[in-house]
Amino acid sequence: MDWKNTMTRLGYRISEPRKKIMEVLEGAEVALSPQQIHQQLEHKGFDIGLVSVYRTLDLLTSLELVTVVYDPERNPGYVLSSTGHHHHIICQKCHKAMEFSGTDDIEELIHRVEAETSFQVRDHLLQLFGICPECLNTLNDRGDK
Amino acid sequence: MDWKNTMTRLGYRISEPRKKIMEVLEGAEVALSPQQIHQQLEHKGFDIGLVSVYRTLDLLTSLELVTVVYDPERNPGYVLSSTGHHHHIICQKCHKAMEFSGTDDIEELIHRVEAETSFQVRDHLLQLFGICPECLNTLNDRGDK
DNA sequence: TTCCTTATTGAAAAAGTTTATCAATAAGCA
DNA sequence: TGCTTATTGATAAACTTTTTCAATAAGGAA
Repeated sequence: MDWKNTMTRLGYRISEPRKKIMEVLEGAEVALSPQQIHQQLEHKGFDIGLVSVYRTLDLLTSLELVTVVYDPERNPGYVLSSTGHHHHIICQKCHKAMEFSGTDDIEELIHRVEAETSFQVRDHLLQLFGICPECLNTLNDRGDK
Repeated sequence: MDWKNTMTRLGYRISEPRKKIMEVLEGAEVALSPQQIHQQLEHKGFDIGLVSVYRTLDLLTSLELVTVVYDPERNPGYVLSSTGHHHHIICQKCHKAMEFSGTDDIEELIHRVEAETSFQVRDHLLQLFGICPECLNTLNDRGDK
């Protein structure tokens, strides 16, 4: 419900397409590509242009309401960003994306790298990849590695 | 010189296009997109198909001889990966990419996240963004922020 | 509520990126 | 030097993203 306040406060309108797209993102635990979002909207009977999906995602990303997730085997995906930290762990099997906290841990690393490289660090991208608990279970059941 | 050994050992051939592409990567301190690499080759008078650039980069990446770098404002870029760690810090001004060491630091974080999320972590993507020393200088000279 | 302004959308097209196919070429071993 | 086959280049297709602009609708003002 909060994204509406944010957008209104900044002078953006709460349009029907934007609402629908946010609903999809809110219902997803996987990072979705623009195409995937568009398809889900179609299935639900909402005829929203793919172009609007792109535009809306760009806007939401710039407002930090959603976060881009990079999955080497897929197209860039978009997930809702909850407040504060913006790190995700992504399942390599089912591609589920889950947030984890951990800004503190990186501070130390950042300071060290700043000392080492003389860069002034302003942002960072941290993602973990692995197998989620559910997929671990199905793997074990089947005896796969 | 070492990438040749690696490729030969694995049964890949050292072709002219591959040599030229590696030369470009070795001479770059910025992460380059396939298109940029292709253009540099053209300027140098080497008529290598863009398709081959894609194929070669895919191969080099799979062999971990080069690393993909994500820059939110650009297309994915490719940089030579030196041995061991594969993390980069990227200048938001000139887009220079520099490696930094730091696999150890993340171990702790990974263990914590594994405990928190029950994921089995298998890989990670860590990149820092900031301003490189050279760009910091020019910024200071100009009095920009 | 109704009207008005203008941000937002949709459609169509263009631009750009990546992948697939296959005959021609050349790398590297015998 | 010749042979085998991985690799390349050209072409085309598939796919993704951006641009443009008239039509629509969000939301403040009356």
